[in-house]
Amino acid sequence: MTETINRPGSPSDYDPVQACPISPVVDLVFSRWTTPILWTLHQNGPLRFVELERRLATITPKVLTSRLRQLERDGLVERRQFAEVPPRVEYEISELGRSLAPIFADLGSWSQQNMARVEEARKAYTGPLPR
Amino acid sequence: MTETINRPGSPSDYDPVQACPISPVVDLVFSRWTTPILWTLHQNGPLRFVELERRLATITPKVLTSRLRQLERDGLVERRQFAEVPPRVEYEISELGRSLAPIFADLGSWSQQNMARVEEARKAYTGPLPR
DNA sequence: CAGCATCCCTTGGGATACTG
DNA sequence: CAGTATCCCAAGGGATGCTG
Repeated sequence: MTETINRPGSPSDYDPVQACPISPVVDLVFSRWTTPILWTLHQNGPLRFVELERRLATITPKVLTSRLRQLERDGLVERRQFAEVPPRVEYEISELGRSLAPIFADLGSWSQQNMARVEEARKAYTGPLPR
Repeated sequence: MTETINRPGSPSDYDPVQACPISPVVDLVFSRWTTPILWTLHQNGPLRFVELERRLATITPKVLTSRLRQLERDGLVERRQFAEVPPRVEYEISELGRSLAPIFADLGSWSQQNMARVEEARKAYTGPLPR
C-alpha cells in the first residue's frame, strides 16, 4: 500500500483522487467560474478583458484575472497581447479547451433532461439538511 | 432585460448561470467531494457509512454526512436504513445518479488523453500566478 | 455504527480604490 | 483598457468529543 501524502493547507489537495480518478480534471475544469469563462469564450470567440467582464456580469476583475491566469497556465485559454495604445488583450479558448466542448454539451443535455427530476427530489425531500 | 436577483450570501448563487447554462449542473455534480462519493458508490454498489469513509480516506464524518444529505436531497443517492442493532445504513447511487456515468467516463477519457498536455502547459508557463 | 454538536481556522472571493 | 493592491468577510471544512 502506497503512503498517502497529507498536506493540509495546499489548495485542492484533498485526496479524493485516491477514490476517484477524475478528481484532477474536475478541479481543473469545474472550479468556480471556469466553466462560465470557457463557455463564453467558446461561444463568442476571442474576447477582451472587459468584454468577458461584461458578459460574466457579476465577476470582479480580481477574480477574472485570477481565473484567466489559471486557465492560461493550464493551457485551456490563450492570451494574446497587442502593443497598442490603449492596450489590447484578447483571450481565446485553446484547442485543448475546445476539446472539452462535447463534455459540456453532454452536461447541457443531461441538464435539460434531468434537472426537473432534481427539482422534484428536492421538493419531495423532508429530511434534515446540515450545512 | 430581466432583473438579476442578487442574494450574496446564499450558497452557489453567483450568477454565472447568466453566461453559462450548465452552471446549475456543475454546482450539483461537481461540488467538492461529490464526484468521489458518486464514483465510489457507482463502482462498489451499496456501501455503509464507514465503508465510504474508509474508501474516501481523508474525508471527515461531518463532511461525509453533509455531502450525503445533499446528494440524497437532490435524488442522486438513496439512503436505506435497517432497523438493526447495531444500526446499519446503506447508501446507493440512484438511477438518476447512474445516468451521469457516461459523462464521468468521458471525463475519464479526456483525462487520460489530455492531462499530460495540461502538465506540459503548466511546466511551460512562466507568467505570474496571482492567488 | 452512524451520526450530531462545537469550536476553530484557512481561504476563496467580494468590494473598493488605484496604476501603467 | 487591463489589470494590481488592500481590506474584509462568510463559509466550507478540519479536529475533537459525545450520543442513540
